[in-house]
Amino acid sequence: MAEDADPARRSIGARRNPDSAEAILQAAETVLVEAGYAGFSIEAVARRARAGKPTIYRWWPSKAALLLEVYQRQKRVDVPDTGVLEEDLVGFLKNLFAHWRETSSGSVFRSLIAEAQSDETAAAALADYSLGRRSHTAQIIERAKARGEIPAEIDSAVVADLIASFAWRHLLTNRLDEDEATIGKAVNYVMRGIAAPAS
Amino acid sequence: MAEDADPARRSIGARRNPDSAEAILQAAETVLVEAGYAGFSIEAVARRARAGKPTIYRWWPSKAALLLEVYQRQKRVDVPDTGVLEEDLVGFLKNLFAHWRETSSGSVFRSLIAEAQSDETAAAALADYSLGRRSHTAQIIERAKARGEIPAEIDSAVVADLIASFAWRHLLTNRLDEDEATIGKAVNYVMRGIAAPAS
Amino acid sequence: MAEDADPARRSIGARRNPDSAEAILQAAETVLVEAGYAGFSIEAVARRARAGKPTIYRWWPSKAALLLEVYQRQKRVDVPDTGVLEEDLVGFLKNLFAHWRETSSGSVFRSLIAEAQSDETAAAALADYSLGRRSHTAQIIERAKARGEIPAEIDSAVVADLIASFAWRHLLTNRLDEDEATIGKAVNYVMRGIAAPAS
Amino acid sequence: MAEDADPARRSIGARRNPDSAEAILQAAETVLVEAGYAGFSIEAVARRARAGKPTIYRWWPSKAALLLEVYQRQKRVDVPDTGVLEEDLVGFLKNLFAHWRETSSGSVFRSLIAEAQSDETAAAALADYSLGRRSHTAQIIERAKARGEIPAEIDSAVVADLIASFAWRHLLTNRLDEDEATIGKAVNYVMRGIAAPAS
DNA sequence: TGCTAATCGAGACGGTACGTCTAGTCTTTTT
DNA sequence: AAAAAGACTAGACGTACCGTCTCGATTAGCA
Repeated sequence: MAEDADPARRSIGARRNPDSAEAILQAAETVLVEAGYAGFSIEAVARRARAGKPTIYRWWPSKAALLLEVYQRQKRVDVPDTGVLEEDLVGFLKNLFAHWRETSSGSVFRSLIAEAQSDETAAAALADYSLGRRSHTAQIIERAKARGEIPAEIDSAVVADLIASFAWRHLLTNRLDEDEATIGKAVNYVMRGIAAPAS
Repeated sequence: MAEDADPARRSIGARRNPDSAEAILQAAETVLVEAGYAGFSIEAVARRARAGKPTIYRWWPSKAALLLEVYQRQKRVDVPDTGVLEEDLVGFLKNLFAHWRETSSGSVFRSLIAEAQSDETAAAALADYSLGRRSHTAQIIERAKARGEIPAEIDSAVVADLIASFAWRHLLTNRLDEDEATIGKAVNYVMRGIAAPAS
Repeated sequence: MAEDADPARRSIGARRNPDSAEAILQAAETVLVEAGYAGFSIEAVARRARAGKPTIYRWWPSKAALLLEVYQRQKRVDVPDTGVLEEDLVGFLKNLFAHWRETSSGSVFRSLIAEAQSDETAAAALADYSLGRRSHTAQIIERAKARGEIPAEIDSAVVADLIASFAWRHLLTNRLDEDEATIGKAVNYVMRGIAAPAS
Repeated sequence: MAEDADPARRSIGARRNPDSAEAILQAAETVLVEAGYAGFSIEAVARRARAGKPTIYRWWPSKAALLLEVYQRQKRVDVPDTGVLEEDLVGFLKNLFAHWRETSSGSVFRSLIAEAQSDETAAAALADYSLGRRSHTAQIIERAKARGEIPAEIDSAVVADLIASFAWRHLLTNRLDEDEATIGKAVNYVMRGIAAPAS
């Protein structure tokens, strides 16, 4: 609605031009979707956004920073609150997988993780972000504690870690279309354990 | 024994020179350890191995193939057999983390996963490899089933997935030095479940 | 007196601020001396002068214009009047070389000539300036004509051209420290000719 | 006749491809002629020659080196040998001006001189080249000495310098179309001197 | 005296070029 | 016949300037 026409964005004075920022983020997402992480380069984003490379580098010091902001712009995943922890967790994972599958966020987040393996700042940014998300997921578990559904001694960070790890690995190995039963099993094992009940 | 002498390896005629192959794999590992995945390039490996790039491309069609072979050359991690599943799993994770931490395999495997995010063949190779490893891990669980330690209905693939996911995520986010207690908790939650026992 | 204080020059209303102009010219000269023509950029001058780039572009439409004004601000070189043409010319060249060597004018003029090779306006400005200087130099010769030292038919413009060319080439090839004897010879050849006197 | 078709030059093995070198030199000349020194960039030459930038940088470390080689490929200027020094010098200058005017060498040499004002290596290369040319020009004068046309004490380097300087300045100030009479005068002044003959 | 217009420093903008690095491919030479 | 080695085109990297633009503050001169 804003960056419509040819007249080409100019500077709007000695401050950041939000139209340019928007165009760049939009272009980054488009490039990622169309060409994948392999084809994702600052150069390509600049071309697509009709922006100068220095404009990108001015505001995003690294590929990682750009990826992260693109990812964070995506609508968040709904965290259900059914009153039953097991259903909450299954719902969360189903929503997350669907979100990753159906929007570009899957590609973006995969790229971000990949980038973090070679770029120190990306790793830091990802660690930061993950910490935030984990505590967010942990809240589902804390609610269950408050309801008395699970013992207070349970370390909700570790549980959140198990759940998130399961999601990451499915993302990284192209298994986001795993059937619902598998997700159910995984959550069930975490909830009920796999050991035979003591006789 | 040959690849360090100055007289430079020559062709040994119309067949693969095993010294070259060895030198290349060795160089790949060294480069990865010294410069990380960021500094890992075919160019750098060729330089270090005193080999031509085409020699590398002839035998390993992609960076991923090279990484995979380097990874597979590493000594496998021990899978303990204590007779108690929980101890087996904790031991396995502890061994794996130590192996990743203390040898170059950590870097190598991280790189392989990263590569798989942009390279189709790497993804395929990784999927293949993971499948093999997962069934391997699943055997620990099958043993427990055989012992009657856990019910036969348990889907050992899913359990193996949960365990491996936990390991991957720690590798990918630089948390291989996580304390033992956390590993214990994670395994315990999978074994016993987090839900309060029905009164 | 104003441009060194921190409070930073502001506009002084709807007219050119002489302090800014002065600061810019001063900065241009400093940059040229310190970094040479290679390091001479509008950006660098603006930085050094604590001025905005548009302020420079407003008053000097091109790098050449700025260079020219910087050059013209320099004190002119003395033209001796000894009553003997040969001594005048030698003195003139010696003074010019010394001036170019010991002040920034050498760098400035070199830069101006270089700039004129790619910039049309610079070429025009330089041509204009050269014309003025040449007629100035020609006056030395005209004086000699008036004294009857040389024939009236001598084309003083061509002589001035020969002398100036000699100076330019020494400037452009870093030979300003040429010994006095060489200058003497050059002038002598122009004065007396190199041909053997008809016997 | 060599780099004819589209099939695009490839490597011809582990040694310099003369077709590429030729295409690059050709492209450099074309770019200079079409866009002038202002538009002369390694980037543009690479584009025009369908060559990679590194290929250019591999063989020519600087813009200056490329310019110099382009200049030296041009057919040399004929040095007449009429048996009369004055005619030789006039002929040489006329030929040189025509050569500069009618081929691209004028642009190329101007650019080289300009480049030398900001690039140290260009300056060195130019100095080197000039030295060679000067001694070459000095030979005309030495021949005249041998004929007894001019005294043996004449410093032919200085005379060559005067002549070359005159040529350079005309090149640098776009005065290559100077009429023949002016050239004649200049040479005549150097030959016969401007001073009135001692009565 | 209050409005208008031009000026100032500042810095962002879209671009182009820099010189370096790597990707993969090609060809000659060597064994 | 195939290994080795270096050259090749192609294009991305991150940086420096280019010349233009817009801002907000500032002041002089006209009304």
